Amino acid sequence: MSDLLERLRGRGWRMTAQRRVVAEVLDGDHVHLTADEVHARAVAKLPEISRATVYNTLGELVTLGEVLEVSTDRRAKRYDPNAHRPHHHLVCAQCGAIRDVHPSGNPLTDLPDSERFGFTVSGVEVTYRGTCPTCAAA
Amino acid sequence: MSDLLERLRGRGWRMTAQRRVVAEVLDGDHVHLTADEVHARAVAKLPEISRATVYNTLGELVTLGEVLEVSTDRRAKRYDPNAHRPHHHLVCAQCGAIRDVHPSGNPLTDLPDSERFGFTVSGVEVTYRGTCPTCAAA
DNA sequence: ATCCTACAATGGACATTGTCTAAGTCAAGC
DNA sequence: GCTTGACTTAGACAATGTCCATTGTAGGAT
Repeated sequence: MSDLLERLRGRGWRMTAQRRVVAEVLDGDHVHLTADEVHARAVAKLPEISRATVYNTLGELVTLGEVLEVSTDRRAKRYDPNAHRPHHHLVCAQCGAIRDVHPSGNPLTDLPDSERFGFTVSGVEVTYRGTCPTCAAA
Repeated sequence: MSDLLERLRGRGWRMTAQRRVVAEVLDGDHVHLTADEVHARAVAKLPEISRATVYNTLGELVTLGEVLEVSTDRRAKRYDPNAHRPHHHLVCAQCGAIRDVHPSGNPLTDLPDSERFGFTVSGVEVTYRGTCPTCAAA
């Protein structure tokens, strides 16, 4: 993720302690934090960071294409730093655990013209739902 | 949708004016109303219906499997009465218009075992994103 | 190194969406 | 036509997210 900071700086992003902390919190694989979780972890590193700043920064990272918004449940949006490797999500219906998955095939090609209603289709999100091993054992 | 009312009555659902109105509002194809929109249309037919009742009734219809919850944007949940014909959604990124679509192929079979992480996968939601003809023309 | 200034952060009010509760109301069976 | 338990209501509350006026500061200019 450290290259993220470099990329952003190269795009003229003004670097602040708050932004750095938010970017650090988002580092990793299978990371899907809500804005509030990001805020909580950011506060641990930088106690005076405000909620608004976390929301603003997350929004900017999404706009810049460095982070994806995911809403697997219908509560808070989650933020996925793995934006450069297209993937979909597998969600446990019971505990909410999320894994990144890479299906074979391309769902875009599965949508015939007759089902496009004149739309220009540019993307697709796929969410698989099921039960994770831990919840299945319990 | 009138058979819906019959089905529900057969399941021991107590029939009230409020529930009837909510069911009527949800009738149709390509209907994807938010709870508030349902409430607004219900009020037009039955002015004293309360917000809580609309939420309760929608929740019950979802539990009974007669209506699906859809969250295509990250704002309010939408309610799709077309629960008995499996389908996915195509959403305009600009105006939010939603169409029901029926892709060929089954995305479930596109998820290899190696990408299931031990989960028991039971379902999948697909959301196509693009631009509708109206917005493309503007 | 210091100053300037535009951009960023802050905190708190506000908005939206959804849930809960206590009290009143009514559908359906007797 | 009663009774009863399920349904409805209004409004308080909760969770998530947005906005705005003020204060602070990163980074270029001097």
